[in-house]
Amino acid sequence: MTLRVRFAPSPTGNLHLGGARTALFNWLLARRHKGTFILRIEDTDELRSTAEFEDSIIRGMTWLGLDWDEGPVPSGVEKGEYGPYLQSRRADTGVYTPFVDRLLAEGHAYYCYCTPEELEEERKRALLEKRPPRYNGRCRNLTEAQRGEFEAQGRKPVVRFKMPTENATVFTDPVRGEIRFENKLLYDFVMRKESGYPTYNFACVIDDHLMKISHVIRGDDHISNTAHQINLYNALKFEHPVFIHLSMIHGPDGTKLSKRHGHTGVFEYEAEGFLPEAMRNYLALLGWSTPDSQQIFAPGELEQKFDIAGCQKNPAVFDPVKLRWMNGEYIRMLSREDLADRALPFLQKAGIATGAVSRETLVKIVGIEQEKYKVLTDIPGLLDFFFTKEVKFDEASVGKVLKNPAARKILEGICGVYAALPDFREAELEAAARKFAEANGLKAGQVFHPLRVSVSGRTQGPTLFLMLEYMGREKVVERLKAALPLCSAEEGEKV
RNA sequence: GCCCCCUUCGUCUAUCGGUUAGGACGUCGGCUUUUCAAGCCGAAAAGAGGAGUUCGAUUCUCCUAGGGGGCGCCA
Repeated sequence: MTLRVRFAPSPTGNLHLGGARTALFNWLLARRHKGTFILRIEDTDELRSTAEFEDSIIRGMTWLGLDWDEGPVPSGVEKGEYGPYLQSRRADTGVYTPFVDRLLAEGHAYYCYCTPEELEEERKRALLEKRPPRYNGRCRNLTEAQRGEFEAQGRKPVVRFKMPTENATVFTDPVRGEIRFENKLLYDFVMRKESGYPTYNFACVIDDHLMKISHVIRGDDHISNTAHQINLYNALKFEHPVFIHLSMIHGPDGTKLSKRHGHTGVFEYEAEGFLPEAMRNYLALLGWSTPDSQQIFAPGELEQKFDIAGCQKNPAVFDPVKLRWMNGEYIRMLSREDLADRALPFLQKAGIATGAVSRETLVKIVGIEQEKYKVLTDIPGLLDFFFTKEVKFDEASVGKVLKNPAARKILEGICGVYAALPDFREAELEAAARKFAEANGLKAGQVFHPLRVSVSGRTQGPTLFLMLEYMGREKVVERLKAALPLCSAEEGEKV
């Protein structure tokens, strides 16, 4: 038997972290076992589903690199032999009808004429009386006459599944072990809405069966649905897949991750400059680990090492600080060329005129601060002075370094040295600066610091002489001259 | 209210009856250093509580507490 798994989001929102993690675990398991990963869109919520969200989910998964073997593709044409992969389209083409009819005919389902208002009222009353607020089965045994009466009133029924009232529904979740629900505590759920559309619990079962899904990996908010669904499988005489429930991802406050905690979709992480491979690595470690707690995985390694046995049953708190650390690790592993390519859109978005330099130079400049980036959006702010016409001076840096009494003479001197330096390269630049310092009885740092502030506007930045080399003689000399007016008027005793 | 799930450093986690309870992020200290990072070295930091079972429990069982989820013509 080949392993077939699916990710089945409903397009009622963007792809969020929890969904992405569920998709990732499904994908990982499929890749690990050379199985099939299916994307199925569960858009049976006619009110809230939108094509935009469907698109957003597809884009999010594509960005994360979670490719699917069957399902909708951006071009609009599906791939796979078990389609359609949109439940609305499946409903429209009558996929679910024979199963509803069969269940009705075999006495496993019945028509219910209760209106939403009546049900809501009943729910409220139950809650008030501290009873379980679930459907009480009042339409279970309607007579023909009663049905006729409702029909005559023009009421349109839903179809409910008749749950067994005795015994228990028991299943084994590979990560949690045996889970048991007393059947009398479950209720007759709606299979088909008044509109004729299937509900989640129904469509999900039919589709998982028809698509030959072998393992259902989903959030543990579905555990009670699983109990309902297993009874449906039993009534239909279908074998049910293995159910694996992942714990939720929580925010720092311990509740389910949501908009309240900041980001609503993975696209925001993309926009912030996280790398998809870092995202995958981090998400994989939220609820899964290897026996040696490995943190960073080489390309392809996650797909080799992932296994259900390593999955955790307790919820995990999402830690943006660790994510940033991990992203930094991945950025450091990038080749300079790759890094420059990924940085480019972020530089452009920040309004930096990258066109002014060649790609070769861009690669060098972006690479000079590679170990400092945590996210790609850090890059523009750390490199802007390479590209601007004039230096934007940080006041504190000017005050601390350029206002030093000796600064003016030092800058004038080093400017002269650099203007005449034959090779404007890192090693030569440093040697010349050290020689200049020594000749004037200065400590190296006394020369280096004003130099740095003059050309970059601040005290912190890339390694000094490589920065000068990449900037080029013309710009450096020009900037040293331009910095002179900022220096204090008084002269130092020396120089 | 009822049902289900969960409980090891602040956080992610290892351990599958016997360990100085290990690793990672973060924090703190040191080294390195032209700045900031990065890197390296080191430190502090954990088995929710209570009963059992056992020669021995973080590990198995039960109870309590705490947290989460579900109880929709939402998924």
